[in-house]
Amino acid sequence: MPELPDVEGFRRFLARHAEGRRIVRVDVPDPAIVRNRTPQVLGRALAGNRFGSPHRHGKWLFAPVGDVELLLHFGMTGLLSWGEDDSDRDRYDRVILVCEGGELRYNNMRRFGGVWLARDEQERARVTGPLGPDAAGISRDSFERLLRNRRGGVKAALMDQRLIAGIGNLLSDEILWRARIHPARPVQSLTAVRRRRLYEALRAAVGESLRYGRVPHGARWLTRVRGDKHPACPRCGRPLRRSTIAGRTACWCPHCQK
DNA sequence: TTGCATGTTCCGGA
DNA sequence: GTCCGGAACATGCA
Repeated sequence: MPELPDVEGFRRFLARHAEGRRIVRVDVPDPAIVRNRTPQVLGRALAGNRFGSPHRHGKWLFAPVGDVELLLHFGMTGLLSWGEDDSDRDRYDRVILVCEGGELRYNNMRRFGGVWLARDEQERARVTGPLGPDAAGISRDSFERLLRNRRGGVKAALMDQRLIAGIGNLLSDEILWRARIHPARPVQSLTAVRRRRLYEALRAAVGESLRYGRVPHGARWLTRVRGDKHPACPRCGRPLRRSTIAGRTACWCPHCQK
């Protein structure tokens, strides 16, 4: 589930439920999911302090608590949930931040991703590694600048978090379908007109997804049909193709995307 | 039983 | 150094 729009949804969720609340204690049913501290150290660092205002960069969620920060990455199956008490916990709740009046749960079936603690911005940067500008706010100029020196295929470029942060497999296919660009096309083969179209498609797809807090399944979205047995292009009705590009299963329309 | 899944990282080879 | 493919990680589902 989690690409940029999903993580933005989690950010809003955390803000709505937990911001301003004091953490009482931290339960860690799956100690290995806490990546850079022991559960005991994490608990001591958080307990007694209040959640601040959460922020997001790409697929990372940062939740300040007192004078430290909780870093959350959701991998492929992560999510947040909230409960009034511990009665309806899920077997995949890996870290539970028990607050006054309820508990915030980090749930992750497949255990990619995880939870980190950072004492300052340097530590945060060490954990996340280099990240490009967030896809939701990238300017036309910086987009052009980033593509200028980029080699390799365009889908790989869109998904590279060091180049642009937040775009994953589904969104990259959605953006390329909108821009009518083949996912394997080399970045350097894109004309100025196509680069502009790509930028507009990125802003539109990311912007619209953000409003929903997920990649929508609307009528004019590839996401709605890409899981079908014989998916058809929502634009021209011809059969879509699937194959591995940049290490992931790409879905595109051979008629629309050149 | 096998293959595949919205993510990241590491390794080897071109 | 760059880029790509493949494997690994962990788990469930069709």
